[in-house]
Amino acid sequence: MINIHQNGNCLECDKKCSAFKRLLSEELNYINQYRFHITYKKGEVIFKQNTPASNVISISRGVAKTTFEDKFNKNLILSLIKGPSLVVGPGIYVDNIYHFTLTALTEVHACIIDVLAFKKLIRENSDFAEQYISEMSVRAIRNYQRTFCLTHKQMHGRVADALLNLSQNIFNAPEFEMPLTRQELGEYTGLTKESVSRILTKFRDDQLIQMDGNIIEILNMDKMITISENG
DNA sequence: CCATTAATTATCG
DNA sequence: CGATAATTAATGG
Repeated sequence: MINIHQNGNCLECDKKCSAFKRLLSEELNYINQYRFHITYKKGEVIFKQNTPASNVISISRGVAKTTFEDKFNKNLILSLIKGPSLVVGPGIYVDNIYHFTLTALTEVHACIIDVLAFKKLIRENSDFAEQYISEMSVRAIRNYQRTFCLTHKQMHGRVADALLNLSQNIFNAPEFEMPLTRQELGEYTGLTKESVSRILTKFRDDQLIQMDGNIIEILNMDKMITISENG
């Protein structure tokens, strides 16, 4: 974690997440005083579960994951995030602790923003607050789908969901470079890495996907969606 | 249906 | 080259 910039300011920033677009010029100048821009390398932890939640993170570029970890080695990837996106730990309004770990999957450009400055803007600008609530709501709805996926679907459906989410919500393309290892795909789908591996080669043999090294292309989107829906 | 185990192969640093 | 990741196959809850 090196490479601290002070170049530019929030007013001119064109990588703002949508909530910040609701801020007035003077509010942007205010928040500008309480932020650090930083570049994380692939694999670096941005913040860690069970540590004090003193900041919110505005990711301008890159892909990250949120993981819920127990004391041993059972990890669950809660969500994948693509910038621009504002990552706010729910703990800031509960117990001031981060309840998940945020990790860069690619190079991530982000601003670390003081949580007190963020809360002040929430109180003072209802437009900003509403946009933030709206973003939280989108995540809540996605969480319903994910909970359903992990509790009611079986292997093929879960892997299909993972691929569809990457394709539709993260990369907006049928072809993309897989940012997750097989282990991580397992942690995302609640399967073992061996099962993930086996399903992926079956998908390839069935002409559903093409795999070229780390590049994955969904060849038959309709069938993939059917598999997702049928569990 | 799917995890576990184990053995083998590929890839990374 | 040694370590780590991915694949494949066999077994059993």
